Amino acid sequence: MNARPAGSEQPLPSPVRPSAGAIDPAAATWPRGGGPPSVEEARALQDLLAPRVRAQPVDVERVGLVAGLDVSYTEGRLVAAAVVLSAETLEVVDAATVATAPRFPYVPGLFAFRELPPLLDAIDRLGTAPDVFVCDGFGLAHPRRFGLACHLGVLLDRPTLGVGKTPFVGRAEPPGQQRGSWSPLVDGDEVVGRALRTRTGVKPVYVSIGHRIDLDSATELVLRTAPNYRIPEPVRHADRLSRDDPGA
DNA sequence: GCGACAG
DNA sequence: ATCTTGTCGC
Repeated sequence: MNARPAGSEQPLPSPVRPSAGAIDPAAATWPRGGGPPSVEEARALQDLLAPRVRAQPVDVERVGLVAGLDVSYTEGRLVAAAVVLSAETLEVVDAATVATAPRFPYVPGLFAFRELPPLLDAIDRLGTAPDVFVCDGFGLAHPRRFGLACHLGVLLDRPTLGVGKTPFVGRAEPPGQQRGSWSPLVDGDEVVGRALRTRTGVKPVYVSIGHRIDLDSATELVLRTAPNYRIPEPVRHADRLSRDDPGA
C-alpha cells in the first residue's frame, strides 16, 4: 500500500503524468485556466477531443496493474479515490484519495468536468503506474461519444474503460443469465458498448471503451476483475475507499 | 415541444 | 451520488 493522506500539500513526481502524447489536463477540463467552463464550452471541448479516441486490442494476459476510480459525495464535499490492484491476484497494491469542493454541477453528459479534476489529483498521488484505468461510468456510450472514461484516457494517453450500473445512452437486449454472456449496447446505428453479465442471475453492468482498448479486451478485463461480485474489484475498492477514508 | 438523462 | 430496515438467498 502506498496511500498518502489526502491533505498533504507536497506534489510528488507523478509516475503517470505527463506522458508522451498526453494532453494538458488543465486545458482539457478547465479550458480558461481559472474558473470552470460553461456548459457550452464543456460540450464543445468534448466534441474537440472525441476524435482522438482510439480503439485497439489489449493483451489482457499481460496487464499487471489495474486501477479503479470512483467519487463519492458527502456533506457538500466530493471524495475521489484511485485504487490499484494486481490484475493477477486482485490484491490492493496502492491507493490515494483527494477531497475537494465540487467545482462543476452534475450535468448528465458532462460528468468528467465534475469528477475528472479530483480524480486526476488522486491519480497523481499514486506511487504506481497502472496499465489500465477502470472508471465508474461510461466511455464511448455517451451522447457525444466522449464519456468520463474517454476523457481520462485521452488526457493520460493510457488505456481506459468505463463500467456503468445503469444504461445512459443506447439500448441492449437482456444478455443470457450466465456470467460472461453479453449483448451489444446500440445507440442509433452504432455499437457503443455491451451489457455484460458479471454474475449469473444478477443484472448486468454496462461496459464501454474509454481509450486505447477495444470492446473485447474491455469485456475480458471486466470479467477477469469481477470474479465474485457484479462490480469489478478495482471499482468496488475505490467506491469503498472514497466513502470510508476518514483522512479524506 | 416533451421526456429522459452516467454519478 | 445520497436519504434508508428488514429480508430472502447463496
